[in-house]
Amino acid sequence: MLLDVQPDSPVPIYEQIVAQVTFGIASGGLEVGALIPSVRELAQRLLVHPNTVARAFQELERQGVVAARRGRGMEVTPEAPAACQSMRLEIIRGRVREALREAASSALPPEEVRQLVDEELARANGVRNSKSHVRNPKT
Amino acid sequence: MLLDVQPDSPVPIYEQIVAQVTFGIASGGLEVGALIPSVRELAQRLLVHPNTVARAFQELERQGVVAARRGRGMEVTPEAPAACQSMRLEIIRGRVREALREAASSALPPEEVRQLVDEELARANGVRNSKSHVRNPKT
Amino acid sequence: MLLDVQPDSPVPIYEQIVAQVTFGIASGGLEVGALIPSVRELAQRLLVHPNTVARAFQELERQGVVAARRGRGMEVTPEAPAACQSMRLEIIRGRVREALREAASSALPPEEVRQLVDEELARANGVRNSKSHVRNPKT
Amino acid sequence: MLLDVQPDSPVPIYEQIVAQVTFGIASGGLEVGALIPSVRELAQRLLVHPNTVARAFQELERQGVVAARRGRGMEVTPEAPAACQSMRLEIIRGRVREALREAASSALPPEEVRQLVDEELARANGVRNSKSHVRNPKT
DNA sequence: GTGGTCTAGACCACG
DNA sequence: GTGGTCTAGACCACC
Repeated sequence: MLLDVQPDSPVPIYEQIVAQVTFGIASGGLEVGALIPSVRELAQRLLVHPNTVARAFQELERQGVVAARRGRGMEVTPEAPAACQSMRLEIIRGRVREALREAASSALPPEEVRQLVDEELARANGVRNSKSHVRNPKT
Repeated sequence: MLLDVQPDSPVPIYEQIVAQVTFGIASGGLEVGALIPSVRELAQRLLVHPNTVARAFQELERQGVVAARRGRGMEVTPEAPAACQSMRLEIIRGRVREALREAASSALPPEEVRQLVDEELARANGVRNSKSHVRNPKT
Repeated sequence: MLLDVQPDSPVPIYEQIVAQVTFGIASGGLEVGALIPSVRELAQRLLVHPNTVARAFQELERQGVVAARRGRGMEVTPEAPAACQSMRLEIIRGRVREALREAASSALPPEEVRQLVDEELARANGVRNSKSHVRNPKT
Repeated sequence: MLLDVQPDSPVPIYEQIVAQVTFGIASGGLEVGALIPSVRELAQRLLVHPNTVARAFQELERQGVVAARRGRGMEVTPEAPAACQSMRLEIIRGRVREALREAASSALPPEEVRQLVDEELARANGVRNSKSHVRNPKT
């Protein structure tokens, strides 16, 4: 987890970090009571400034999914997994909806949208599973 | 066309306008030689600052899909439709791919991603066509 | 309003700014729809770094009492006055309670606490009204 | 004595401990020549890190109200009671003044400040004495 | 002009 | 070691 941030995305890096940590908790990679990686460690790993990570952590703390343990680090709260799972769904649903809303406004025929989405879905699974039945491996 | 800009999207408004005009040309809503709406008219319609529209037009002119006709306005160029159709595909593909990339990084099971995408796809079509075969009309 | 921040207080400066703006809205000094002073202006007036003011504004926006108007500034929302008035009460109540909790834990006789509070209350009013019936003008 | 530290107060814990010990000496709970609790005992009782207690003791020693007695512990000095009594007054006066200063800057009408202070004063006495003449037991 | 984000690096409180 | 706050100054998007 937490391997990639896209520095040139319009989505702010600190929001990407919030999402990644949320995903990590939702998927069980980060368990209740466990300390999440420290600000400095994560900053080094993601090649961003510690302040940016700290800002993400503050947001996570505000949401109540992690809590600062003074001098030790940030701990996953008991309420976090449930909250993060629903947040994960809503984050992804929001992104997908946004993309499809734009597709709809483009007057591209629904069948073509559908085909394009299927291609990308297969591509994503192909990338994830390293399988080879990707329908449209180009681009 | 050109009915919606999302002021709170992380995507800059001027890019949204560029995309909307591109879509309008791609779909045939704006024909070759037609004058596109003036900066101030469009600004008024979209409730954005004229400078923002002007910047979008500047970008469109740079891409060669519209050209200034002195004293008359901005005109769709002959090369525009073909260019816009492929741009439309690539814009939408890019957005969809980006959304699915995030879904993949979330460790949400592929089946759930698939289901969520299907729901949103149905929703988008439902919204567009005002039909009622949306699977999950809530949320 | 907004004249003083105490840089050496244990209360962070950005929280002091949040409180000051909240007070300004609660007292009617900042009306609904009005633009609050800009980040840069306030930073200059308070002799703090613009980032610190920006952080306070972000917090205020998160609380929903101001909203960013792109390119123009931050505007007081319609819900703000009611919210700020109750927040003002709670902020002050919290501070007073905290001080009195410490007084109670000190085993100082209640009558002496009462007297001390009365002195300071008179002093505060004296300072505010520039009247002269302050009971204990020294210290 | 020494029963409460507020870990989430903006006031550092070690300062709270200094104040608590000062109060203990001022109130006679800790007599001249008495050994104050050891660092590790106090740390355990207050659920804070021993280093934090040690730092508080260091500060108390610097102020001359306790002195290390080799092999035995920290002892209350003869000068301590008088000093602590005046420090106690000044600590509390400072806290109260600070709270009322903020109240004044909030433009909350003085009558309301007065009422709020009275409520909290009654509440504090009620809590301390477990009596029931608290005017506003809620909140 | 506005706010938003980011990097950079300082200092502090706490464990 | 940890997180929290602050200053400093850059760049960006938008009006």
